[in-house]
Amino acid sequence: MAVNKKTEFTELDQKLADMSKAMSHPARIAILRVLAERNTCICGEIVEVMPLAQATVSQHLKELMGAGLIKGTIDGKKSCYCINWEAFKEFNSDFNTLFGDLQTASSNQSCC
Amino acid sequence: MAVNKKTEFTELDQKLADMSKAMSHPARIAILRVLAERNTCICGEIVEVMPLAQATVSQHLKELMGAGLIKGTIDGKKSCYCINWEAFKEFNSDFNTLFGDLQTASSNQSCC
DNA sequence: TTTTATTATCGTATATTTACGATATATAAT
DNA sequence: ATTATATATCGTAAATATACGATAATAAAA
Repeated sequence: MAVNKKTEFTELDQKLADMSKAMSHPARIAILRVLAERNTCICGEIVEVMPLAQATVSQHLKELMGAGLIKGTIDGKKSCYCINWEAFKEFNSDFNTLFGDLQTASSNQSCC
Repeated sequence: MAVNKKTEFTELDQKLADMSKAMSHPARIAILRVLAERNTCICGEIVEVMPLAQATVSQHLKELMGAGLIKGTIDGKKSCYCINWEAFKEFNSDFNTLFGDLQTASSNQSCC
């Protein structure tokens, strides 16, 4: 049991699900807000603002990296993260396409 | 350890995260597509189309219900599900607002 | 070179998710 | 009334996610 069946769905739906998963924790959305607010990329400043331990923030950053939503470079003693706008816009567009698909597929009326 | 810290974030970010979580499995996105495709609400037909057991599909439907993205009524022997368009449009709009917030907060340029 | 500061990773505990078979429940059909 | 069908729920196993302290790794500062 508990075998992974995710690969049995379309590439697009897997991609949408992966992006959604990256956004499925409020800490990660908050991190994106912090990254967007400051044009200069910070890192340790995120930890200060978050109600989470440094290790946990690092783990969330890693997930956002894995999904491609942020980029990072190690810059001396500090490391620098920022939003990957290309990936982000693609995500936004894929999502709006999904909404569009769903709405045009149906008559946009609920039957129950 | 592993205490739930999700409530320490803003209501909006929690809401966005919850909606994202509902969309974070390709099976659930596929279910939404099926529901949108057929104007008449089905249920067992979903199971036929999915590479998952009936119990698992039922579980995914419950999650979509919990997030408010779909509505359901028990209609005799069968039960009837359909997309909750009001909630869905709100989700779409909240998401686009987030994208907008992030983009206007920054100069929309990555520094790394 | 030693110390200090920043961040990543490891180990670990706990919580949650995913998946299914078995079973309960409830209606329709016979 | 009995049988068949549809769906939800229970129990459970395995996988993932969340969270943190401790520690490693790395570079700047002293």
